[in-house]
Amino acid sequence: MTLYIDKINNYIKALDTETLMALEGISSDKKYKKGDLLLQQNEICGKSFLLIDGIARKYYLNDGKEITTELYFENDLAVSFDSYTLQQPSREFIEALTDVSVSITHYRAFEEAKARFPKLVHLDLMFVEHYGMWVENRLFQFHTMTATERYLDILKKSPHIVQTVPLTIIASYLGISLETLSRIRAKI
Amino acid sequence: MTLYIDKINNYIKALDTETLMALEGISSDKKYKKGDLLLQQNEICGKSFLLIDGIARKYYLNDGKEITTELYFENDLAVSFDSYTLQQPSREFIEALTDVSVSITHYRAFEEAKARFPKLVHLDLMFVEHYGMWVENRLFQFHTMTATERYLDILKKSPHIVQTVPLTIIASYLGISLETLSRIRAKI
DNA sequence: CGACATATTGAGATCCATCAACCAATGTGG
DNA sequence: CCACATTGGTTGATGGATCTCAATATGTCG
Repeated sequence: MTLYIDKINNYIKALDTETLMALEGISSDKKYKKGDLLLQQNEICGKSFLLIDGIARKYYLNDGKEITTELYFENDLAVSFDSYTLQQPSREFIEALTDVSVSITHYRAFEEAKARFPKLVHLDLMFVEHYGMWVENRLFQFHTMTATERYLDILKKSPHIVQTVPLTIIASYLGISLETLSRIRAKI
Repeated sequence: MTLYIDKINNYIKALDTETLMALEGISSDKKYKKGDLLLQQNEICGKSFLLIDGIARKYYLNDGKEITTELYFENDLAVSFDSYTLQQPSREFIEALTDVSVSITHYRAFEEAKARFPKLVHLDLMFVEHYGMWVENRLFQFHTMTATERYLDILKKSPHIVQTVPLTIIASYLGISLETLSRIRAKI
C-alpha cells in the first residue's frame, strides 16, 4: 500500500511540464488554527486539502457522538469522499487537531484541469484507487478483528497516531468506547 | 448511490461509437456452474466479471472461516479490488452461488483500451468512485450499527439478498455468527 | 489557583460468540 | 423407493467482550 503512494508520487514527478504547471496553478496554500473546521457538516466538499503540516481528522456525528473516520498527517489528502465525488452535502466534518497548513485545490478547478490534461484523470483514478484500498482494508479490520487487535495494529503500523492523537479520538476511530481503550492499554 | 449507477450507465450510452466498439471488442461472455470459482485465492485478479445473470459472492478465509465481503447480482461488477488494481495475488475468492453468466474483460485489454480511448479512463474512475462509496458506506455500518440494525438495513434496502442467499453467507457478510442471525430473525 | 478537557477504574448490563443438540429439506446410492 | 448422508437452519446454556454510568484522578492553560 505504501508502495502505491510511491507509484503515485512517481507518476506526478514524471508528468510533463504543462500538466504540472496546470496542477500548481490551481493549488493555493492556507493555514488553519487548532480546532478550526476545514469542512462543515452539510457543506458540499468543494475542495481537497493536502496536508503540508499538522494533524487533522474527519468525523461525523452519530447519536450526538463524534465518530472519527480518518486521521490525516503530512502528505495526506483530506476530503469527504462521497461529498466531493457527488458534490452533495457532507455528513462529515474535517477538523484541525493541531495548527495545520494545507494546499487547497478546488473541485471545479481540478475538473476543468482534468478536461484539458487527460493525465490528471489518470492521477485522479490513482488517488481514488488508493483511497478505495485503504477503506477496504479498514473494513476488513472491523469485519474480522477484535478491538484489541485493531489497537495493536495501529500501534505497530502507525505508532505516530498513538503518540499524537488524544485517546478519546483514537477510541472513536477504533469504534470502541474510551473506557474500553483505556483498559486495553492497561492490559498490554 | 443508485443515482451514480445511472450516471455511469448514461456515460456509457453517450460514448462515441469507436470507444463503444473498443469496449465490446475486449469483452466476452462465459457461463459458470453453481459452486464454480471465478477467482481463486492467490491468483492475480486479471479479469473483471460483469454479472449478466445469477448470483455470486466474494469471500476470504479467516481462521478457516469464510468471510463474505460482497454479494453480486445482475449488472454488478465482480473483482477483487486490490488484487485487480495492484495486479497482486488475491486474498479473496469469487464464487458462483447459482449458475451464472458473465461478461469478462481482461485487465490488460482494458488498460490498453484506456491508453487509446481516454474516455475509458474516466469510466474506470467512475467505477472506482462508485466502489469507494459503497465500501465507505459498509464501513460506516460496521462502525456504528449493531448486528440487528445491519440486518434490518439489508432487509429494507436489499430484500433480494435475504430471499436468495443462504443465511450462513448473509451472517458472514454481516460479520456475525449464523446463530446470532437466526436469533435476530426470530425476534423480529 | 480554578476550570475544563483528558484519562483511569469499578460495577452492572447487554450483545454476541461458541459449543452442542436438534430439526427439516434435499439428494444419492443401492 | 428406502436409508442415510449432507446442507441449512433453530434453539439452549454459558462465557467473554464491550458498553454505560459513575466516581475519581491527572493534566493543562488562562
